[in-house]
Amino acid sequence: MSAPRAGEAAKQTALAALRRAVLIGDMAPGQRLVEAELADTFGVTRASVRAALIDLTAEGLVERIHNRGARVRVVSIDEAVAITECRMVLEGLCAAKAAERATDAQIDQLTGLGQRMRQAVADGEPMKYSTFNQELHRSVREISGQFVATDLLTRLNGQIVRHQFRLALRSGRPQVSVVEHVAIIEAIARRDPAAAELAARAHLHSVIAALRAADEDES
Amino acid sequence: MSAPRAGEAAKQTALAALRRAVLIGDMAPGQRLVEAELADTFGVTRASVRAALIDLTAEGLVERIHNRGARVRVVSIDEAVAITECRMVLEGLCAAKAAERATDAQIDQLTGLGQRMRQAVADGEPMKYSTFNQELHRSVREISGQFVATDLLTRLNGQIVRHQFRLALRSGRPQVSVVEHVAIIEAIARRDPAAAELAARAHLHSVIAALRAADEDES
DNA sequence: TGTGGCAAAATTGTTGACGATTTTGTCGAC
DNA sequence: GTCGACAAAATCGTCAACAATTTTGCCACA
Repeated sequence: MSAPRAGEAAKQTALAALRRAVLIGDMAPGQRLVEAELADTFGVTRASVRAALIDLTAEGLVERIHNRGARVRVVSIDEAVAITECRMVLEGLCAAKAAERATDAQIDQLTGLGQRMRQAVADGEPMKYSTFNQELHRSVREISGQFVATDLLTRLNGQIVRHQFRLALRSGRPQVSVVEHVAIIEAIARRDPAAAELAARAHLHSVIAALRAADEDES
Repeated sequence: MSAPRAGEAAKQTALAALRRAVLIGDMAPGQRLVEAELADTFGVTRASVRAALIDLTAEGLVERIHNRGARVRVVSIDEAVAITECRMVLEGLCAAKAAERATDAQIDQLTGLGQRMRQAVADGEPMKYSTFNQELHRSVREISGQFVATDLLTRLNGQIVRHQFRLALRSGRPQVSVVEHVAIIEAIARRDPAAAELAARAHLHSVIAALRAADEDES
């Protein structure tokens, strides 16, 4: 049995492992996160886990109550909608800036991604489509060069990744979504900022509607 | 000499005091924030100061480097512009929602605030105008009921409060700004979400231009 | 059977000291 | 006088133990 690693690297290890566990869904929403337990699991000291939990709290992934420990934060549908409304305007901003700044090579890359998304939908592979989906959103943010907006979006995305995931698996949803994604890509390829922003906002507007609909169905 | 207060309340004290000091400008940008020194100043333990510094780092007000301590974060003009671009779309969102949700009483309140802003400009009182300015932005966010956007905006605002302050004191700036503010108020009073969003964005667009211009002049 | 309260266990929060790292100051060689 | 190396001081990061709090288990009692 190796002694728990400690210090600088240990905290980073714990943070990465915990973030991954929460995002992947290994930890159910609302589950208690006991410091000693996690320290044992990851092979680090309790102090490292504690620091990691504090960081994750700032990211909005976990919730800490005084003297009652940390638990995986649950985001209600209403919160998810509010978050997506913010994503809507921020991704609109990024899309517009991306349309202004994209190089030819970047446009080619986006177009190729669009093709693969269409293919994935045609083949009925929602998991693969979901991956391309996230890659597209990330690419647009990267091309936009809007670091502040990118930071905010990364944080917001983490909080609702579970909802997004559930959405991608709903039948019929990819068929709707892919059209909207292609519209964003084409607007950027045309280097039309206003159209790109509108397309991005229209897409996320559709996501909001889908979120609400999914909630109706499943509750 | 009283012993340093410790524990939960102490951390809150330190956090509030530190945040205030950074925002007010008591601590110059780039200034080193020595934990022991601050602990002594505020009459709390070093652990409390430490926790407060970690929180402020998450808020983007302070920068921490491993084994080198914390310093007041300096935001460059480029960063301030990027931040204001995000504010632009987020405040646009809030303005639109506010136009949808505002009660008659709230509209009256906004209108009154607009009057006082005009008065302050006419009287040549930039400090008073600046206060009303912040109050207006806060009111719109509150009326919008967009808690997520409000959180993001509060954080972003803290990071550039110094730049905003500098801007308010420039001659001629209030005269331009007050017109834009009144336009936002009137759009909300008309309950016209689209117009409110456009007015808010136009205002922050003007702020961005002024930021860049102020940088040109002063450098 | 259900309920209230008390004690034990589990869990988190805090402290003070110690170790590691960076910065500053000094001295001597060139 | 300038530069580099070395030592001393300052400062932050980490830990292990202790204190405070909450939760759980249990039993008497109505």
